[in-house]
Amino acid sequence: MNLKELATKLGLSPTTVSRALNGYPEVNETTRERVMAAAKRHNYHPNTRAIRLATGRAMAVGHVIPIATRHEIVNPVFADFIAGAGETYSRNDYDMVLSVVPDEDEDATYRALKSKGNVDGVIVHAPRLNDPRIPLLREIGLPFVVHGRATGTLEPYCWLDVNNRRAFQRATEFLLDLAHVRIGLVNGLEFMDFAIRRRTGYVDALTARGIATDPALMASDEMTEVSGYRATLAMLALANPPTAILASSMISGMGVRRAVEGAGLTVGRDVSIIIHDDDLSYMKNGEDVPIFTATRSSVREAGRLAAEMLLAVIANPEGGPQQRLLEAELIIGQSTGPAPRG
Amino acid sequence: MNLKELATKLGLSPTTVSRALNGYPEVNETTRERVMAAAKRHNYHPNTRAIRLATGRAMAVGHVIPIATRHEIVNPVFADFIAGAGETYSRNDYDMVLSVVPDEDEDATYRALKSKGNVDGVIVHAPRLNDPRIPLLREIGLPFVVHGRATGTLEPYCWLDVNNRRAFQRATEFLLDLAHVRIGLVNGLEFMDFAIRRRTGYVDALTARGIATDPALMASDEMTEVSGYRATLAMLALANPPTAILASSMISGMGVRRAVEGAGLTVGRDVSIIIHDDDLSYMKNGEDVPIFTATRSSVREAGRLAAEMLLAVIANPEGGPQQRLLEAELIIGQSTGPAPRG
DNA sequence: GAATCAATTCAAACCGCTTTGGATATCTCA
DNA sequence: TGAGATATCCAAAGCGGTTTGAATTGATTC
Repeated sequence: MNLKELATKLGLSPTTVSRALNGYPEVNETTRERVMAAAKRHNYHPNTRAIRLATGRAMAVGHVIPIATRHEIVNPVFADFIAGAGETYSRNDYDMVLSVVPDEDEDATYRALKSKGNVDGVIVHAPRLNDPRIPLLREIGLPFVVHGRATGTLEPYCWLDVNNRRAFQRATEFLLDLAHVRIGLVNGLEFMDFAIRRRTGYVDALTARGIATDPALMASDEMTEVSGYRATLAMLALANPPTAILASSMISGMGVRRAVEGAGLTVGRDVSIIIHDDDLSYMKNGEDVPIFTATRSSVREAGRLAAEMLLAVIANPEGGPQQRLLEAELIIGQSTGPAPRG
Repeated sequence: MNLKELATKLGLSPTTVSRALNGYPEVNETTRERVMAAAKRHNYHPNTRAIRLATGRAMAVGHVIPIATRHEIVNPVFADFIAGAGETYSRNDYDMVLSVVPDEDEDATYRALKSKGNVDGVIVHAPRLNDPRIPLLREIGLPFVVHGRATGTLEPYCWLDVNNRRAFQRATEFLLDLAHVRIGLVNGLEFMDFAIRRRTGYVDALTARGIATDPALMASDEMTEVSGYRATLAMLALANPPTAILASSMISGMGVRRAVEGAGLTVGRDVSIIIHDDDLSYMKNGEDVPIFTATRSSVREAGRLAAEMLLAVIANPEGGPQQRLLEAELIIGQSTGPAPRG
């Protein structure tokens, strides 16, 4: 059942039927009702492919996911972000198209997405220092919103980010207030922008209290359980081990905990742990009482909001770049306590 | 730059240019080369929207992800499957479209996907007992491949699954061989097909050795860290606690481990643990030496293969339903050992 | 040399919708 | 009463490709 058939059945022209269904004013209300009823009765759904060609809009948003070299992005955080963004798209009748491509094809993928007209815009994931995707997308004229920011990029662009610096600064201050002095940082890869900012927050807080940073207490690696485990093992083996550790994610935090407990120490008493909690839907930080003290910010909500921002930009490309900084909340769980007396 | 412009520039008809680019035989090789060169030079990419309308194919595959009520699916395993499937799509110039919709809209989403022509086929995720999506998709005539199987569904359909029953049967036998008798099962939700099969494998292995199953040793819940933790706590509190536990995933296995260690017991000595390892790219079960003894099967590879199967079905819908059963390997890690002497 | 055939190329229809530019009928108000 | 509005509807021209059916050319066959 297509438009022409429906029109014939109604004794109307395709023009009128199309207008009736799309809510244009130049159609008699009686006629419109008749058309609507017939459309429902015959289960008519306009063909998306035809609409797209006719309107010149893709009604779709792209997410490009590089693989192979750096698989950081295929992670649980990403999944939740996607789910959040997807909710927004569904509500607005947009499609979400995911492109999983080898690292080296990333540029070509963006260009193809634009020139073949598959999408109206894209979300940029996991921005790095001086991320090359931002100038690229600007150059080819594909609307985009960055989830995060790219330190080093000067020209303005659309982004939505969590205040990672401030979150880790507050977490560090919280530990300092509990009299911790030796505080370790188990960070993500520090070419990722969020990791850079978290480190800055951590360093700033220490410096403000006149505490020198110690390279031996600052690890940086992918946010896996194993790497959290190993980084912690190394720190605990120091002559002057930390009494508190900041971990970049729930998962690496679990590795930190395993190392602490494996060393015969007790979390929250011998060693305090604070994690960043993305509030993942399948990996809650406890239920009523949080397991970990954490800086929390829902990445799913971030996905929803970033998608909304992108749709707004697509609808009004001349509106100037939007920006939005979300604050993380500091929630107190069972993994922190006063520093043990030396 | 579109086809017509390119044709004009070449002094050819759109017909010939189209054919030259698409490799049709009825075009002079000299001409073809001229066209190819010009296309490259002018950076011509045919408009996807036009191709889709003209050919009547969507060149896209759908993945419908229900949310809200049951968020089991927004999980790390899903992310890796998607990544694998996405690789296949990219290689074949197909788009992957994800629809994140409220549970109650799932049916409507499939129908709309079909009647609006957004996709050529779909992958069905996380099948349940008597999954209603299978008859629905058959009814509306949308090609599909199920990742997993649906116990209770009689008519044949396309699926790709891991031999979950056999995997858990082997894992249980392995523990029995180590003289364990009290073996706990921390399973996923048992309306999910894979969980049903795993349980069957576990029960079969016990029964074959004449060991009665004990409901107190069989837990079923979402596969989160917390639920693995709690289920284990409960089992360890029994008068006759298990000396070994089978966990349905890496994540719940981490909860199991936390409970075991929290009880002052040693993994691999006091309590053995076997998990199912989906070989997630960001959550490796150790590096050289596996942390957990595990039944392993790469879900990412499953994604690749399921996508290939679906593309084959789309290309040849009359080919009859394909099926494929992957075997999991049993890999020995550091979390198992002989049963402690009672 | 006419008929046949293969190799190339093209004009035009088509995919299913949107949208422009009338056309027609009905009103409105001087 | 008649010109200008207004309301309603439609024919036709896109959108940018693919594909059918036919035309043209040159070579081959008899």
